[in-house]
Amino acid sequence: MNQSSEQIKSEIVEGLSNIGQFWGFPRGMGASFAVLYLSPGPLSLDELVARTNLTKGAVSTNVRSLARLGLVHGVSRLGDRKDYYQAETDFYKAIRSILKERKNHEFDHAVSSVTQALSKLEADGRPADPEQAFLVERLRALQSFFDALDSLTAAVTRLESLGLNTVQSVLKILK
Amino acid sequence: MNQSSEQIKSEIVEGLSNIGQFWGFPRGMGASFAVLYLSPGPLSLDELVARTNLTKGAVSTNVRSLARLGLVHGVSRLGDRKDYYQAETDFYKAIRSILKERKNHEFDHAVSSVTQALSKLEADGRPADPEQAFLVERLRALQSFFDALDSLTAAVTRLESLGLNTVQSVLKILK
DNA sequence: ATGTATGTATAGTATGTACTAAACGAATTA
DNA sequence: TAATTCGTTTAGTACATACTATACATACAT
Repeated sequence: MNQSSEQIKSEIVEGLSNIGQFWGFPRGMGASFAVLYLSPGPLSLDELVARTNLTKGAVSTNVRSLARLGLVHGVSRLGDRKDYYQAETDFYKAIRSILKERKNHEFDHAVSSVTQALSKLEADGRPADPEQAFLVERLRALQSFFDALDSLTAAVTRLESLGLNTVQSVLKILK
Repeated sequence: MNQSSEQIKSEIVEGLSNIGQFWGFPRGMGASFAVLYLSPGPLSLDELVARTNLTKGAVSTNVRSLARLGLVHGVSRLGDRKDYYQAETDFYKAIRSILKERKNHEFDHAVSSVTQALSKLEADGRPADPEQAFLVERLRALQSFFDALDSLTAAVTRLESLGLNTVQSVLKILK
């Protein structure tokens, strides 16, 4: 592998790290994924350590996070104690699993707090207080927005194949 | 405004702050937006300070960031030096402007670095090196993924109305 | 012009977090 | 059992950043 290829690789690694960081993932996680993605075969933890310039501990946690997100998969070789990892190459699949993983945190909590607030406010019939009526109105709008987002992500994660076809037909709708 | 309404409001404020933080925005930014969103009329900076328990400087910068993103709008009242702010209530519009704002950063940089890398690699005809051929293949896949994302966000931001209708027709495609 | 009200910019602080270094555990081999 | 290899865990560190406190700038008022 000549030098310019190595240069190119590190540029890509850096770029993906930045994107990852931008979307709230640790830099090292992006770097680990990028290295795996640009590698023809699975890599061991030590190989990742060598190519990312991170310590073993860092790579270990990063790679496990990636696996939890479905962005990398562990492969085991018979007669070899080492764990090997390879990148998921289907980005749409990866996006789906990230969505699935991310949805169940702050978002759901906020959704339920809005729902609870609404049912509490609507419990005492028609509110005489106009400001309270306003609050109900805003909360309803918030709720329907959350609902839309929810069914959107649900639909996406439910799809078994989110390939170019689906993406392109969506694009057609969006003119 | 009775006590339970105030309680409800602060819960929502906290919830939206958390969501905001989760997506990479400062907590105070989420809080400022939430306070504005739950207020019937525009609020001055000092009113925001009072209701967010932040300092004037923090609210000032947060609110300006929100305005830059299109999530709040400043309104000026004649004969009043104060600046007033109100929340954008069309969330889809807000998402569009966030997308538009966010796109032009790390993402575009990574895209162009991939493009440059590819043209550099493809410059010298068919590569004899099989590993280099593999690299080209992976970079091409990356590029087409970026392209899809790019046209998707472009389509979304180009839409003047991203209402329930559009969302629902998209949902229909996604079965 | 002097003082007051309002928003912004700057310096310092605090907090969260991703990383390093090193100890630990578990599994394999000698 | 001891030694080695591999992955994980933990304590500490470095760094980014969002905030506070305060000084500053500008516009209006008296």
